[in-house]
This record gives sequence, structure tokens and C-alpha cells, in this order.
Amino acid sequence: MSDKNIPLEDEQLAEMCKALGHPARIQILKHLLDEDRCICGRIVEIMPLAQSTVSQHLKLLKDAGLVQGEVEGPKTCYCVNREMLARLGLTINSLIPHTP
Amino acid sequence: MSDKNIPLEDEQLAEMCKALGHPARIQILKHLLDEDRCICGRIVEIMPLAQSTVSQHLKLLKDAGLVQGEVEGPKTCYCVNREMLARLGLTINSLIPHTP
DNA sequence: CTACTTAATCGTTGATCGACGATAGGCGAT
DNA sequence: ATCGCCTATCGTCGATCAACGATTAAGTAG
Repeated sequence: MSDKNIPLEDEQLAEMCKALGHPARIQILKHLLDEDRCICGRIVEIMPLAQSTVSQHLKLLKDAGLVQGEVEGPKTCYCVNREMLARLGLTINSLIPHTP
Repeated sequence: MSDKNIPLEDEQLAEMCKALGHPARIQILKHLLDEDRCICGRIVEIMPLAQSTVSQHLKLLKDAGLVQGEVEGPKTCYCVNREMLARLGLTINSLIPHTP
């Protein structure tokens, strides 16, 4: 419910798009969707990037609202905010007039 | 028709998102959608940016495949590639599983 | 041909990004 | 309390971005 279905403001739209504007972050997002939820270290294993770099990318995605991270002891478990992602898709589609 | 409905590759998706990852370019895109087609100078009038800056933004959008520009005498007329924009929205939506 | 309009390109500057290694902090286990 | 693991943050460096003014290129009108 809530504002799940209202389009994003330009600023927020831009921020989310910017967050997706890097191949590594798209891959990270896809992995997160595949595994449903997973730990930073797991992504580091899979991507050819340093831990600090992956952590940065995750922070960016989190700041944009596309993923959420919850601390579980010494680890941090990330998962995609599907609602936001859906809202992003919706917003882009709603830009086009006459879209059935 | 053709590949209108197949999702974008990660690289292309990232490039398009990057192109939309700036408020000015979102505004430009929206204006282009509103006016259907318009000239660079028209956008310069409306945006608080220098002509060279607007031209740069348009080039970025064009390189990403989101807008098309055709030369009309001394002017260049831009319009949104709605098919691509739709495909972008579709691609983002298709990321999410169980999306009705 | 000249003068004007329009847009793209060049060159510059400061800011931000993307990547890394190194460091620091939090938590669990020993 | 200490050790080890996991992650976030810091500092750095080169590359790219965003913005501008100035210049160039291409057409049109006179």
C-alpha cells in the first residue's frame, strides 16, 4: 500500500538510475535477486572486485533505496527492495504516453 | 517489431540508466516527450543551462539510444525513442520475479 | 558573398566516480 | 581478554563528469 504505486520524483528517479548506471551494480542487483538475500562477502567472491569496492557499490545502491541491508552479527545481509525497483520500472513506463 | 520486446543487455541497460542518472537529462527527456519533437534551442530556452551544456546532455541521451536527432537545415530536431524507453522500463520490470 | 542563426565541438576547471589497499570497528569463538 | 572474521570507512590516484565560454561548421536569408 502507501505510495507503492505513485511515480517517483525526478530527483529520486535520477538517483536510482544513476545507481543502476554501472554494470557492476546491475550484476550485484541481479545476484541479490537470484539469491534473494546475501552477504557482502558472497558478492565479493563472485565479482572480480575488491571488498571495499563492492561495499561501496552496495552503499550506493542502498542510498538510492534499491537495496536494504540488515546487520546480522558480524555480517550484513543485503536484499533488494523490490517495491522500489518495481516503482522505478513503473515510473519509467509512465513517462511514455499511450502506453497500454 | 523486431527486438522491441526483448530485455536489454546489462551493458546497454547500464548505459541507459546512466544517461537518465541526472536530473537535467530527465527534465530534457520529459520536455521532449511533451513537445513530441523539438529543437535544441528550445530546450536551452527552458533549462537554466548554457547551450553547450544542453548539447552535451542531448549527445549523451542520443548515445544511449534514448533520443534521436535529425538535422533540419541549420537546426537539429530531437525526439524520444519511445521504443527504447519502453524497452528500458520493460527490462527493469523483468528483473523482478513474480511480477504480475 | 556576407551576415545571421543554430548546433556541435574544443579546452578548461572543479567536482565526483571507480578502484584499490590499509585501517578501524563490531561481533563470535576460544 | 584475545583472536579472527566480516564489513565499513579512509585516503589516494587516475578517469570521467558537469558546466562554462569560445570557436567552428553548416545552412539560410539578404
